Amino acid sequence: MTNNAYLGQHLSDYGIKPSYQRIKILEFLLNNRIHPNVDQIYKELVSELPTLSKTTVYNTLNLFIEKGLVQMLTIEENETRYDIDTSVHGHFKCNNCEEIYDFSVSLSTDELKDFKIKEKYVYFKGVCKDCSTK
Amino acid sequence: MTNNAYLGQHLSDYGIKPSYQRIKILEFLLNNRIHPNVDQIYKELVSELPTLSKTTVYNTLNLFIEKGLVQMLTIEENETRYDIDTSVHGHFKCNNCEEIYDFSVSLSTDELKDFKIKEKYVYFKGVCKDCSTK
DNA sequence: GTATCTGCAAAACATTTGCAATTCT
DNA sequence: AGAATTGCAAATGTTTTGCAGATAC
Repeated sequence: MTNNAYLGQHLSDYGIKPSYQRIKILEFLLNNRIHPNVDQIYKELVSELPTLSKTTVYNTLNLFIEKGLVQMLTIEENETRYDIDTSVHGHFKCNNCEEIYDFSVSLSTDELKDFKIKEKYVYFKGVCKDCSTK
Repeated sequence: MTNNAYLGQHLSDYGIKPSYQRIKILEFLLNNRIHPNVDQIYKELVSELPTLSKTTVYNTLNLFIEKGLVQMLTIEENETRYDIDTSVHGHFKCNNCEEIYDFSVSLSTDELKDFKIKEKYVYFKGVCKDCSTK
């Protein structure tokens, strides 16, 4: 299903030249909807691509963002997370288990009439259902 | 109006022992609603408090956050901004002039029923009214 | 063969930490 | 004096940059 030909085509559709590293990073993002940080992506892929460097992961993610393939989440102060789902939706971060949950959100604002809104981010923090009931 | 006695009382109300540096930082935040970063606060105050260090600015802001006197904004990837207004409201960042505007927001979510939501952040990015019409 | 991509090492920043000096009561 | 606060210098951690070697078309 997520074979290399399909993934390569997906990259091309966004104006990104497919490379082995880029395909593997895209594949990871599609198969692991965990809003990963760079370290998680790197650690997971380096066993399969032993020569992979973090620089390449950074380069690739910055390219993906620039081309609109992923969105950058700044829900944490100290590190960036990445989301392959570029639709407008909320992110809830559990301060206990650190997990990030997606949720749909409807926003209304009449104040920004003459502003050109290009990106919308909604971040909630607290304690998730699992952690509250334990 | 924002005299030292008043500011000191304000800090005490939040369980923070007033010191000269803390009062000056609070005063700056109250008089400059610009969602400043650490550098802006430091640079503005160092002329008045020549021995001030950035460490103290960091220490003070972390204390203010811990005590609920200010909220931390992660609207930018590379630096933290601080808001003396702790009410839930949206922040719009103009990608052109870099200014951050406040706006009120109404959020509806039925998905997070059993989640304990403690903090809510709404960040929009784009081009502000001033920059669009120029 | 020329462009692009990759990855190492170093640099660049923002933020935190250890600790000694200072300040406050 | 004793406890808290300040501030310097060094450490930490994330992300970027310079550049040389590898890869692709």
